[in-house]
Amino acid sequence: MVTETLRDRQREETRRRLFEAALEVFRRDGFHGCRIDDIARRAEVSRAAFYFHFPSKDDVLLEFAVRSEGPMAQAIDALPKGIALPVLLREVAGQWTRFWKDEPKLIVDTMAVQLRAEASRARENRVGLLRAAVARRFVDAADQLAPTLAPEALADFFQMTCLAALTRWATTPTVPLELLMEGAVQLFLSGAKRS
Amino acid sequence: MVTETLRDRQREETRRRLFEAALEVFRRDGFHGCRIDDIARRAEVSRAAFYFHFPSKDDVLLEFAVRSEGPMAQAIDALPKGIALPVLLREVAGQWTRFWKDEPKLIVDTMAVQLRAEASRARENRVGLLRAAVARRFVDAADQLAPTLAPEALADFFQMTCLAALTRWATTPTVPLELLMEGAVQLFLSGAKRS
DNA sequence: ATTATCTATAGATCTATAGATAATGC
DNA sequence: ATTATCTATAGATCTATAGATAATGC
Repeated sequence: MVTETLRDRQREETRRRLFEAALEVFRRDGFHGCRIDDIARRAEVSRAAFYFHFPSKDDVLLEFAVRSEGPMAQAIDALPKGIALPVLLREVAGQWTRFWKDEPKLIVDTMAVQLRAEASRARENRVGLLRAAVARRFVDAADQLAPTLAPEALADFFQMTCLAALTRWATTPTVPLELLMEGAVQLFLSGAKRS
Repeated sequence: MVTETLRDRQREETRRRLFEAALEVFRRDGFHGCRIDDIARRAEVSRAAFYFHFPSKDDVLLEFAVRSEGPMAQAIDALPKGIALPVLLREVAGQWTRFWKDEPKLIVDTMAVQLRAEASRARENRVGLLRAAVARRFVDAADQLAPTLAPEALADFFQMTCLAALTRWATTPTVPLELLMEGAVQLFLSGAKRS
């Protein structure tokens, strides 16, 4: 039986306050512009308390990314087996869209941190939740995919195209995110060549 | 007439030494692990001299990226007008491959820095050299492209797919970079759907 | 004499850690 | 009494700047 003590609740409460204070400061001052001190002050704890809960500023963004990945990966895992490729792609693109359309300010920095995190995971043969979930699906749908590259590689290619849509929208939002994402799906399904 | 004084040559020499010392230290200790002091010591100047020449560690990697972009953008600009789409794509992919196949260690950190740089350029309506060159070519080849998205958006999508190939190769080099890049070209030309 | 480059150094910010406090489990 | 959480603080590293040195241009 897991009994949650008062101490546990206090720790989690402080951690949550720090996490949310950090995101608020990132949104306001930008990720690189802000100081740990601003975050700690806003959460009404000492600067050292921040370091008790997070190794660094980067890790806050990384946790933000990981939290976004959980529900996305779950939704993708929950899809019926043997699903058609277009449906799979639209679901993945839709998940990206739903999560990030309300956080344009944090997209680029989070993606930069995640790019590095995924690289250092790879060094120890580990993979992020979402990347793994999408890769599994692509392996599952291998019979619908061109055999030139491994399904896992194609999964990465598709995810990076979604990321292209996201960053383009975040920096120059001339076209709605939904349209860019549909473009990514189309490109993946039939290429970008005029037929 | 531009006369290069002794002072100019000395400054450029110090800057060059710092630049190369920085890259050596990045390769050896990793970009995030190393200290400015290590770089300055290796270049045999004071730490402050580093800051005289570069605003920060990030800017060294950014300059590395910018230097790589110059020749790549030039090569792409030099292609004959009205070139066929497959040739254009292979040339872009080939440029990425040629430059980065000798620098696997710096790929991910450089791309992370460049992602952020491109985002902050966009905020003032500017664009990086390579991104601009590729976008121009795509606009030029608009009649060969699907009309769903703007050619500039498709250019970004293609570049990000190249980046996916690069980072995948840099972290888990099971497949040669050339093959991954050819996969990126194929995907862009005809999609990833089994035909 | 003026200016550009670089050094020495002060001040800011980050990170590690010794110790205080209060919750926990015996 | 022991342990977990947090604070106060020391030490490391970064960043800004005053001043030294040597090249430049008059």
